[in-house]
Amino acid sequence: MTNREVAWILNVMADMLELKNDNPYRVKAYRKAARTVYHLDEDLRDVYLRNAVGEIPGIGSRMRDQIEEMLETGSCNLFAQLRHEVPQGLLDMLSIPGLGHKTIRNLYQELGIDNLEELAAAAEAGQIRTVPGMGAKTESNILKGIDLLKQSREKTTLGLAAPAAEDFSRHIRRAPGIVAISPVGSVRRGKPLVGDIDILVAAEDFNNVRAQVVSYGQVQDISRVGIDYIQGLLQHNMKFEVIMVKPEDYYHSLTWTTGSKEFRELVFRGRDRNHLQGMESEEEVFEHLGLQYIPPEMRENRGEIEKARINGLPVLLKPSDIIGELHVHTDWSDGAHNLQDMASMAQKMGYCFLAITDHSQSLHISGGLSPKRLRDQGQAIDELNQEFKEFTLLKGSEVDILKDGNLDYHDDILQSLDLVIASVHSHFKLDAKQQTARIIKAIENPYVHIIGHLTGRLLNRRPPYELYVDQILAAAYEHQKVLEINAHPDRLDIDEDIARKAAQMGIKIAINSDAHDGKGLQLLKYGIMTARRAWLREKDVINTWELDRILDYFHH
DNA sequence: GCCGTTTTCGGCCCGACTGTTTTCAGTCG
Repeated sequence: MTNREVAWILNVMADMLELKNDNPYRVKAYRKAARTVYHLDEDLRDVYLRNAVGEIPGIGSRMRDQIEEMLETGSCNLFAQLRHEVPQGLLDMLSIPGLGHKTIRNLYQELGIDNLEELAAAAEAGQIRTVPGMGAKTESNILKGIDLLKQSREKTTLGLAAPAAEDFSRHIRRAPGIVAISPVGSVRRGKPLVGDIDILVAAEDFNNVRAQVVSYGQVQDISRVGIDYIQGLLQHNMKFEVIMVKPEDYYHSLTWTTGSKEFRELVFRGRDRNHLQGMESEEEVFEHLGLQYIPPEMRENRGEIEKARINGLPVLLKPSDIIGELHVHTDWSDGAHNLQDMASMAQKMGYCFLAITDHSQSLHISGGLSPKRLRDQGQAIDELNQEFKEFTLLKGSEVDILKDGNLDYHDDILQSLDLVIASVHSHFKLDAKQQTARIIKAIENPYVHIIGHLTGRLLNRRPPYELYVDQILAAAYEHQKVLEINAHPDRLDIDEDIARKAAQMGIKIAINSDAHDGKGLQLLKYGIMTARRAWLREKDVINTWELDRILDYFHH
């Protein structure tokens, strides 16, 4: 059992206990243990072998016994017992925004509703409003929530789909006679939401490939098998298709299957793909198509084909251009790891600098720093910096933009920092005019350097807030403020459209992982893909600049 | 459930919004 799987079970146990109206602090203990296990650097199995599971903070003797039971048997007694007592449908209902454990238990007791279908039917029939404390508004929110849930089941975030595609590819590659393999489709193009995972395989003998695909442990279902393809379902409801071609057909098929559909139809229009057999690379395919090589992230028919005809594509930002990172959290607020850990992880990534930007005081729930703690943290950073060679930790803050557009620290505190990211974490439902004015006020503050996750969207969970983006871009340009591409795969905010527009105006972009633990730094790659989808070049992105130049830009 | 130790019991980040009420419970971040 992996750490993730243990964490998942602990979380489900917390949900089930909560639905049973168990002691809220017991529930909290399970959630905390889940979070700790999830962020743990070491494999739990190794901790277990050292007999040290009970030494993990937040894990006492009872939690330890259950985790050890999971590692030994794949489950635990309490989990099995709760599964028996709490219908799965109640857990499904928890993912509807606005429905918590109390409401769900109430609906279960009053109306006997224990799954989403019954819930939807009851809402449509106007039965929900007969329950005390619930009205027409709740009914319509439930229907909206179920709709959103259905939509989110259609597509998976890139952060889940891309690693799944890579793991699956690694498994298939082990079959004998595989000549080449690659994830293709929207995963390869770096789209934030992925409908299905496509994998292209080149081999002489397709039988081996088929057998290898079917043997993969994550495959839940095989829905169709053709001469040269297999379709089915992976865990987490992810659809997949494995496409098999002969080795001589690999590279033109790579271009074909990477898409997008519109792109490929235009590029291959009037072409016989048989004439493209035997190529040695995708570059060669493009050459034969009479085009400059177009990177996968650009293949959306948004002007790239025309540019490629005249050899006029921009040179896109590459992962290796990135030399530092400007937005991470530590255990001073809601991060899992301490300053040293985050610094050494950044050094391992080859970075020259890392900005520590914990939450500000208003964000109580996330352990926001009081002015004093912020000062103390600054001192700790100064001390650490003494030890580093050719690496610098920056003193920063992700400061809350308050409802009225004021910031959560006084200007003199902000002024003392190397870097200030201003972000919205509350009052998501202001109207567009108020929300825009609020953010523009933050942009106008001379001590703010970057605006974090501008639109606040959470993919598959929450739409962006109402905003007049053009007005904000104009203000950001006027005040020379940097916009963040938040690289967390649940956000990817700002999106490629806003980023492209911003860069065209001359607004600089920071790609930030918003990491809450060491591993989180690696999520930057999704932000880089978004930047490439936005046609950003090295010079548009400040993570590629020398530190002096960045600080100069901030404090000009 | 966990934790600490002047307490092995009694605490355990909390403030704001939403929808339902007419003073508040539930949810969320």
